[in-house]
Amino acid sequence: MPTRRATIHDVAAAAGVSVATVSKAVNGRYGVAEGTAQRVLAEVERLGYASSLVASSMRARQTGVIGVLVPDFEPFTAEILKGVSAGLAGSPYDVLAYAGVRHHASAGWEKRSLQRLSGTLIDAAIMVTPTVIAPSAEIPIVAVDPHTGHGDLPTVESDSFGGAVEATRYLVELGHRRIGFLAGRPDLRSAKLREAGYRQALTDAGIDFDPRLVEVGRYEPEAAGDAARTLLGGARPTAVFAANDLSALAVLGVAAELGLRVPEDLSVVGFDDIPEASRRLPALTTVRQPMHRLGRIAAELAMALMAGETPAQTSILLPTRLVPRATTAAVPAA
Amino acid sequence: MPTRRATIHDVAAAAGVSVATVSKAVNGRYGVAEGTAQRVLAEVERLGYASSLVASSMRARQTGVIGVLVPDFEPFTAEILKGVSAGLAGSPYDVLAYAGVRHHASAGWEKRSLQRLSGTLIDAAIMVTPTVIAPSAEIPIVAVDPHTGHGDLPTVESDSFGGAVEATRYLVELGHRRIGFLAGRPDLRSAKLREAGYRQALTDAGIDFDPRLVEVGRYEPEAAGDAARTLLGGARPTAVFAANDLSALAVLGVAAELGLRVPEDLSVVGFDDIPEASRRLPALTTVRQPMHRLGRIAAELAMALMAGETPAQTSILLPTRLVPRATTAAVPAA
DNA sequence: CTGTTAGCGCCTTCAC
DNA sequence: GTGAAGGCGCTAACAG
Repeated sequence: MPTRRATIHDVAAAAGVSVATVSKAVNGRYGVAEGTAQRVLAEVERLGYASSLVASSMRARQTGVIGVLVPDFEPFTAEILKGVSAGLAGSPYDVLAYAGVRHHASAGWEKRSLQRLSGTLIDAAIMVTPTVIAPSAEIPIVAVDPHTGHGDLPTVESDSFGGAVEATRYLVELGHRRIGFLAGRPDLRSAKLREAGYRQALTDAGIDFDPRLVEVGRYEPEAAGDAARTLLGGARPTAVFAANDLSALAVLGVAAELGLRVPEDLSVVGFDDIPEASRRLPALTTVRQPMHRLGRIAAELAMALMAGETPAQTSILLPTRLVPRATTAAVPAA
Repeated sequence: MPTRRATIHDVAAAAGVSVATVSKAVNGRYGVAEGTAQRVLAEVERLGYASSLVASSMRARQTGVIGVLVPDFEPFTAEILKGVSAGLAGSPYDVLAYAGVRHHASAGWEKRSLQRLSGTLIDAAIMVTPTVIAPSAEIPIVAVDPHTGHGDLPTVESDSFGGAVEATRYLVELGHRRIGFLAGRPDLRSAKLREAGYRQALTDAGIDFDPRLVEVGRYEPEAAGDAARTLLGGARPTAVFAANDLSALAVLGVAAELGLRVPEDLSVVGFDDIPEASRRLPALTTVRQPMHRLGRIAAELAMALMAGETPAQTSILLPTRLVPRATTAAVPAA
């Protein structure tokens, strides 16, 4: 029992032919005698040979692998990944997801990751929440929920502005007037749009914007917790709209610390609808972002691009939907 | 603006040195003059160069990348992936997840995937729900929830037997006597253990095992639906324990088709606690498998193995826990 | 300290 | 129909 993995040489030696012949037989190229091919394939089976993705990608133009580049595997990206996988079902493509954890703190992780894999390991790339993008002409690239204005890149994202308007309006309809906002990272597109939607809904309702009701949580659990403490510390709002679910969960944590009952004393709305939002008790009211569809459509877009098509729609905006659950209620009687 | 990605040659030419020097400078090897290194690094920055993972992995022994091989990206594997990512946080390892979608129907997908990546693209592999395993001596391998008896492979899995006993006993305590079982794939270890747990709990309760109350759903939504139809068609049970959540969701779908109310007419319990289980209404009562921890511990085990340690514990069994939700109730008065 | 040499495993010409 | 040779981008030895 060989402990080393079989290479094309092993197969060639076992079948008594040259490596070139093995390569042709395996890839079904023209110019190999029927009998020879049979013999080679039998050895391939026996030795458990499969061409090294690494080696073949250095020579071959195509690998049949689509890359999904993410900053990290967390709830949001995991949902996208499931969608991509579903979109590729039945296609001849494998999926390779790469999280450049080592550098994802530094800006430009996506450029590094892309550069590392792009040497033809993958035939196309789907980048999730990229911040800066150098459109490489090498392979098709699709951006999902880009953090900056999507340059010329085909993009799939959901309606942050509309979702934020809907969430805020819902709180207004519940009678809330003092509605806090826990903002995301000021440099991110989605964060800015959600804040804009919040302000728009306030304006629509004739409520003056109060800067003291806005704190920045940067989409990070810890920073969000600090921001929430500030927000809930003084003359606190009766409701908080958080720019994403992770931040909303932080708000709930702080509320518990402070002995505030949710939703009796405080209503909370998030954004994304990550699995953790519905799993906890009370379940989080949030704006559902169709993460699964985001991934699926990105996969379809990538396949179209690879096929050389030029889709009319290369900038796709998917609708969001408010999912009322248990963390929101009418404003307590004053 | 160069449209082609920069290679080490481009950097070398730009900096006026040889490719070897660039390689050394980039990798911080000993033996490069300070000034030269500075100049090279400046060019690296300017050209946006990053070494090709593909090319370097062909020469170098280590890549700093841990591979997670999954049959597909679905709820279970996505949770594992999040756990692995968490376990690797702060470590110097990147994560590469690979779904051999093209062949995951065929047995031995894991062998193929491993063979393809193992040419040193990854320093260690975590295989999720592998069926057959050829222990390669090349890199450390950890199995998560293996489908067959774990050979000599380091393994992390959860207590299928105990969880099944607990789930069934819970139904018994609710007064159910006619408890159906929707089985998984007969060839899989976890499936067998769950069935064994079901039967054990029946025996403990002094309830005779009735083969007519058992159908095989193979863990596939469609097959599970058919099995559920059979199960609920004739003299139906008052409760069904499904071998995993996907199957349980199929049971709920069929129950709805048949106009059965859950939990009033029928109680349903699943296994896994995938996000979809708690997201739906009524929320599914299920046995929670600590998927996140499964992944995290697998990552830690892999790192220990890579460090050359030989962990005392290489076969780890994590406890499961029943999560009562809204799909179970006391047996309806007859 | 720096450049040259020799492959890693595979696929693609191009002779034979 | 088959094999030998070259090279993808990179790094580890060894020379200079």
